[in-house]
Parts: sequence; structure tokens; C-alpha cells
Amino acid sequence: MTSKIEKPKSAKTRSRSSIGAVRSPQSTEAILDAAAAILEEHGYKAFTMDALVERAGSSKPTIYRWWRSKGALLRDVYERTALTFVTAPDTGDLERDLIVHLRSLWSWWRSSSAGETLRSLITEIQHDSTAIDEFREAFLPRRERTLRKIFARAVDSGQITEGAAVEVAVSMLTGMSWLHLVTANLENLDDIDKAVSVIVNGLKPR
Amino acid sequence: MTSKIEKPKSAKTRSRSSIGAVRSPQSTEAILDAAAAILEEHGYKAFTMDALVERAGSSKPTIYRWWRSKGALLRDVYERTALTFVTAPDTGDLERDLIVHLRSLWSWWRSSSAGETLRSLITEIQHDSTAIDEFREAFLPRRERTLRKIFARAVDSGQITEGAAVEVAVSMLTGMSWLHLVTANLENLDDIDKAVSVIVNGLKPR
Amino acid sequence: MTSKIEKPKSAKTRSRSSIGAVRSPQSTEAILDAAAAILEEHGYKAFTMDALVERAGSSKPTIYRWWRSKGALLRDVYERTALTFVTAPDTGDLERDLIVHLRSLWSWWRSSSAGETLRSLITEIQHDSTAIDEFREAFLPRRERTLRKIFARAVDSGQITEGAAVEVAVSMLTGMSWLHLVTANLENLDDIDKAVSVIVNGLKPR
Amino acid sequence: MTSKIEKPKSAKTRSRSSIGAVRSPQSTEAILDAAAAILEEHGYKAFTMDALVERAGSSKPTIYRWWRSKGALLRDVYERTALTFVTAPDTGDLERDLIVHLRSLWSWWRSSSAGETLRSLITEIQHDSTAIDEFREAFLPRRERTLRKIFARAVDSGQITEGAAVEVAVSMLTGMSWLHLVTANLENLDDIDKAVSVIVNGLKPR
DNA sequence: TATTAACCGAGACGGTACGTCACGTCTTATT
DNA sequence: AATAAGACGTGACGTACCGTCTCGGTTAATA
Repeated sequence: MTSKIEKPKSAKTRSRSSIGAVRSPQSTEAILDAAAAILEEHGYKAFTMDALVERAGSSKPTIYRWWRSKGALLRDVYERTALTFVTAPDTGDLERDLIVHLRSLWSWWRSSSAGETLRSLITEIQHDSTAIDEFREAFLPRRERTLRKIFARAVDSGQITEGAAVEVAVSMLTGMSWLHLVTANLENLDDIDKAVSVIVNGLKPR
Repeated sequence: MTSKIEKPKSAKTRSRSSIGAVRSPQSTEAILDAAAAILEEHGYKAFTMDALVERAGSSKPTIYRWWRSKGALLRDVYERTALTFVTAPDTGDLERDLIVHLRSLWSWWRSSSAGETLRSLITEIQHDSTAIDEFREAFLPRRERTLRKIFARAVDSGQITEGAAVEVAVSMLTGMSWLHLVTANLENLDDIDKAVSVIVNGLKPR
Repeated sequence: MTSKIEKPKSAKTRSRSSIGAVRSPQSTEAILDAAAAILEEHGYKAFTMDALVERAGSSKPTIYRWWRSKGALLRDVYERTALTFVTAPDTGDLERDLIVHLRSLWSWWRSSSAGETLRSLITEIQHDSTAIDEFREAFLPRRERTLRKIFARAVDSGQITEGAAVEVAVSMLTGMSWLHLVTANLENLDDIDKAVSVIVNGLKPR
Repeated sequence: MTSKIEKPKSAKTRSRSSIGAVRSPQSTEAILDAAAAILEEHGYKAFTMDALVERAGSSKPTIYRWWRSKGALLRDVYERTALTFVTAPDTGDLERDLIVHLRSLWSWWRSSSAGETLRSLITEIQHDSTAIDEFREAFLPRRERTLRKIFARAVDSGQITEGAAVEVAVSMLTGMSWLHLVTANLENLDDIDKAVSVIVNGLKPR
């Protein structure tokens, strides 16, 4: 799932560059690229399988052979672009690290296809309860990993005590972020600072 | 939108007791009731306009005459049932009030159609950006009102200082709740206690 | 069903000029006028009961109180305008009379709402077999009356023999006219002359 | 559009034996068969796209992929069954040939789905002026072809003179037939004999 | 003169059918 | 064996128009 590939030509001009008995990496990349592009340019509403096929120059059977559903595809789209985003600052200051990370996250959501992709993914999984389970058990923890790492370092450095309510702190920061995402309200980055301040202050013993 | 009416009979036996040049309250109630019932019994997936028409003994034109979209209808369904839920405790203790309120909320979501309705509503508005705007500006503030009221009382009684970051505290508690809602994770009510503890502690000056 | 009335003002400005315990002639006329106007200006496709109500400034119950169906209304629309068209020439020459009558008829169909009205009526009755029966037994004979009269005079004057196949002659001329009407093919009036020539020639004994 | 295929099994038992990147002949045939069957058994009123889909075991998108409208479908239904009806007698006698052909036609209309189909088609095209044009320019000439052929043979054999008003004769016989069709008046086959007699007599020079 | 009954415009209602959209499956021909 | 192409059945959508019914009001004939 590296992104070190040449951009696929537009659907119609690109010839069948790879066919045969093994999975075509070009095709896979073309599909993921097209998905991200559609989401970024036209949003979730326009992200249909037909539009995807058209833009990727692929076909529906190919897509469904490798992804069991639209949600599974969206998950991969998000995770692939997430590889390019690893803002896990380590300044030694918990509050600062959280702020930098969350501000980067919100900005990245807004400035790329990532926000639209995650928003679409959350929407999509609501149709299927097993998808929700997989999402909660596997996808969500991966999203919260950076926050957890930051808190873990703060525990190590003694900024907060071991056993503090880190889990709910992560949940509240993630929840607030997602709430702003699904309500198209990612402008006020200053809210992040205030929230982080409350959380960090709240985790410290009195 | 009072709910002090007798339940409409099942779709087929209900006769046209009062329709005409004014909006029929029976029809309105039948539609909202049917919507809530479908969501509770069969979930969002089964909540189609056709199923709603069938169960309410109504018609699609009638529904679309009064609600511009499925999202608008879901909003009314939620707000109507929300009238029956007003757990705004006032014990004089901020932490206790928040815990009681949020525990009641999560329980209510799980034990009635309300959780499924809100989950569906969040999903539905993602298809339409104007719906998201209306949701963020009007619906969401109404949902956060009780939390704000609780915090306001705490300010009045001096438990927390004026000007504290109440807004982000509300946002974090709401966000965490919704995150658990959309990931089908409303079981661990103890998380509420921990979160509230962090928030209340965090709002107090050191 | 006289047309000696002032034109109704446009729907919205016309006040309730006649209401009470007897049928309102103004309302009746307004409905028939509006129907003809819609058909002439926008055609059968636009001739809906809602459009009619809007244009006539009337209401659906009023229309359905006096006409059992759209077809019945169209029949009255046609018959009312037909009162203004009675080209029954009597030159003493059968062939000439037929030509003048049919040319007038085709021209009248094209230059007024009449053609569109009849076309609509034929279409409309196809939905209801009792309407077809009434149409065949009562409406159609009234339409063929002038042709029959012309033939009857020719019999009287000895141009054709009694007992000649007048009925089928009428049927063929009517059928050809309607065929051209429903296929939007009323331009070539010269076809009339040729047809009449064949018919008149064919009715004379060899 | 050959009909040399085995009848498709009933909707539910028919398996998808051959679909894919090319148009499925089974599906096409099933649709046309179902259309004819509905028209024959229940008439134009019951001929809805939903009923057709149900009976053919097909789907609306498939139907609209191949036929732009109900009228276009009805045209194909009629033309397909018309392939089974080619009564173009050649006895050497114009009058006899015309009578045999028209009697066969009226009987065929009454005893099969054909009459109802044509009646429905005439009705249907009235909703769309481009459909009328196509109907007049292409469909109608095909229907009149047999009559023209009979007249052409009569010209060749010298029964009527070249340049006689064959076109209007065809138009009158077709018009009379259609007039009887749309007024549900196909019982009196003797009218055909009289009409043909007038026409044939009328075409001969005095 | 007051009452009553029929009619009026307005418009909401349940119902039927429409034509479109997107989905996920399946077949075909190609490489 | 994997691919692009694309037709297929399924199911839901939102709209158009129908004919019925209720509503509040007006007027003409009746009591």
C-alpha cells in the first residue's frame, strides 16, 4: 500500500497496463486514488461505486473481489492516506503535544480528502452492525494510538500519575474531534487548546 | 407536538376521522409513531419511506409535504421522544448532576428508540450540507442545553469559576457520548463517571 | 352552456362572484374556459386537474361535483366549442359539400383548441370501457351528424341512390380525419379532396 | 427480434442463464411476452411498469435501458406479434384481397393481445410529440404496407389505373379500422365488405 | 326575519404509478 | 487467473397526478 506509484492516467486514456493471473497493484492504487479524489473534489454524496469505476478505469467485480463493501474500501482509503500523516510530537510537555497533534489532525482533515473520507466511513458503517463492531474493535483503536502514545509518555515522565483516567481522556478528545467533524465545524482550532487544558488539568491530582 | 393523544389504531383499521383543509394531527402522529416503532424494532436499515408509509397508513406525498427529507423527519421523531426525557437533576453537586444526567441519557438511548433515532439522524444529515448546518446551529445546541444548564448552576453556586471552559467541556462530554453511540458502545456506564471526574476536576482552578 | 359570458378574470383577482344554493354559471364557464385555454396553450400533457383548478380559480370538489371524470369534462369542452363550428354547406353538390366541410373541420382543429381537445378526449376514454361505450353510442354519432346530413341531401337530390353505403362512407371519412388528427398530420388538406372524390365516385352505381 | 426461442420459464424459476456484457435475449423476450400477456388478460389499465416488472421477473432499470418509454415498448410488442400475422392474400381480385386482409386484421385484433396493444400504443404516444412523429413516419407506414402491396398488385394487373388515389384509399381503410378499434367496435365485419366495395368502385375510372 | 341547505374555494389526504439512482452480482471477452 | 466492460435484478427514492374528504364561509330559498 505504498503510494510510490505514478498517477494513473485518466480513465479513458489509460490502457490496460496490467492484467493476468496476479493482483494488479496498478489497479488497486488507481482505485484508492480515485476514491480519495472523488471524496476530496465532490464529497460523499458523489462517491458511488459507478463513479469510482468510471474514474479509476476499473470495474465493479474487481473492486468487490478485494473489498467486501464500500465501508471496507473507505477504511483502506483512510488508512492509506493516514500513513502520510504521523504528527506525533514529543516536546516533553503533555499539553503542548496534545495541542500540536490535534491541531494538525483537524487541519489535515480539512485540507485533504481525509476528513471527508472519515466522515463517509462513519456514515457508511451505520448500515451494517458487523462493520460497526470491526470499526470499534480495530479501526478506532488505531486512530487513538497517537493520543495514547502521548499520554503514555506523560505518564513515563511523571507529568500525570499512572492509572489516571487516560482512556476516557482519549475518548473525550476523540469524541469532541469527531463531533466537530460530522457537524462540519473544524474551524475553531482554539477550542482544541481549551479542551486540552481542561483534560490535562483534570488528569493531574489535586 | 404534544404527545397527549391516544395512540392511532393500526394503519388499516384507522379510519379517516379528520382530514381536510388543515393538517391532520392524527396523520402526523401516526407517522412519527410509526417511525419510532420501526427504528426501535428493526433499526435504521429498515427505516425506509415505503415501510414508514405502510406502517403509518399514510402516503409519501403527505410525508414529503411536511418534512423536506428523511433527516428532517428523524429530527422531529427524536425531538418528540426527547420531550419525555428531561432528566436534569439538581442536587447541588456538579459532578453528581453530570453523572446522573449522562447515565440517564445513555440508558435512555439503549432502552428506547431514541439511540437508534439519533444514530440514524447523524447518518442521514451527512448526505446534505445544508442539513448539517441546520443540525449544528439548531439541533445540537438543544441537545446540549441540559448539560449547559447544569454547568450554569455550578457557576452560580461557585463550584466552578465564571468564564471557565464550559463550552468545550460540554463539547467533550457530548462528543464522547456520541462516539460511543455511533460505535454501538453504550454498555460501560462507568466510563461516564471517570470522564465527568476528569472534566469537573479540570474545570476547577488549581 | 351558452358562451355569452364575460371572460373570467385571472384566477387570483376574480372574486367569488357567485356562490350559494344553486350551481354557479360563472364557475362552470370558468372551468370550461380554463380547460380549453390549457389545452390550446400547453396541450394534453399539461391538462391536469390541479392545473385546471389553479387556472379556473375553482376547486376539485366543484369540478367532480359536475363532471364524473376528466373524460366527461373534455367531452363538454369539445361540445361547447363545437357549437361555434357548424360548417354544413349546402351547394347542391355532394362532393363540394364534403370537401368544404372536411377542410373547415381540419382547419378548425388546427387553429383552435378543438383538435387538441378531441385528441385528448380520445386518449382519455381509453382508460374506462364504459366511457368508450358512451363515446361510441352518443358522442361519435353527434360528430358524424353533419356528414350524414350532407349525404342525406345527396340522396334526396338523387346524386346517389338510396341505400348506398353511406354509413361506411361516413365511417371512412371520419376515420381518416381522426387518423390524421392523432398522428398530428392535418397539414395536407388536398388529401381531403382526393378521398372525397374516391368516396363519391364509389357511391355512384356503375 | 426473432421469436424462434424457447419460452422463458416463469419469473421466479428462471435462472440467470446468460447475462453479462451483452443484452440478455431471455430478459428481452420475457419483457415482451409479459407485456403482451398483461394487455391480453387485463388490458391497458393494468399495464403498468411495476406489473410488467413483476410478471417478467425483470426490473425497471433494465426496461428503461432498452426502451425510452412505455410507448416505445408497446411499439416493439406490437411489431413482434405482427410478425406472426402476415395475411397478404393474392387471389388476383383486389376487392377480395382487401376484404380478406381487413377481416383477418380485425379478427386478429380481437382474438389476441394485438388490438389492445395497438389501442394502448395510440393512447400512449399522445403524451409525447416526438413519439407521435416517429409513429407517423415509421410505424404507421409499416402497418399500411400490406394494404399498399395489395393495391400495387391491382395496379400491375390493370384492375385499377396507375396514379389512382391509392394513398387516400389506404388512409381511409386504415382510419376506419382504427376508429373501430379505439371505439371498441370491431364486431361488424360486414362493414368491411361495404367499405371495400365503395373504395374499389371509387378507384375505378368511370 | 331567521334558519337551513346547497354550493363555493381551498387544500390536505391516501393511493398508484412513475422514472431514476445506486447497489452488489454475474457473464463475457481479453490479456 | 485476474481484468475492464457492462448488463442484470433488487430496492428505495422523491414526484406527479388522481379522486375523496374536510373545512369555513356565502348565499338563496324556506320557514
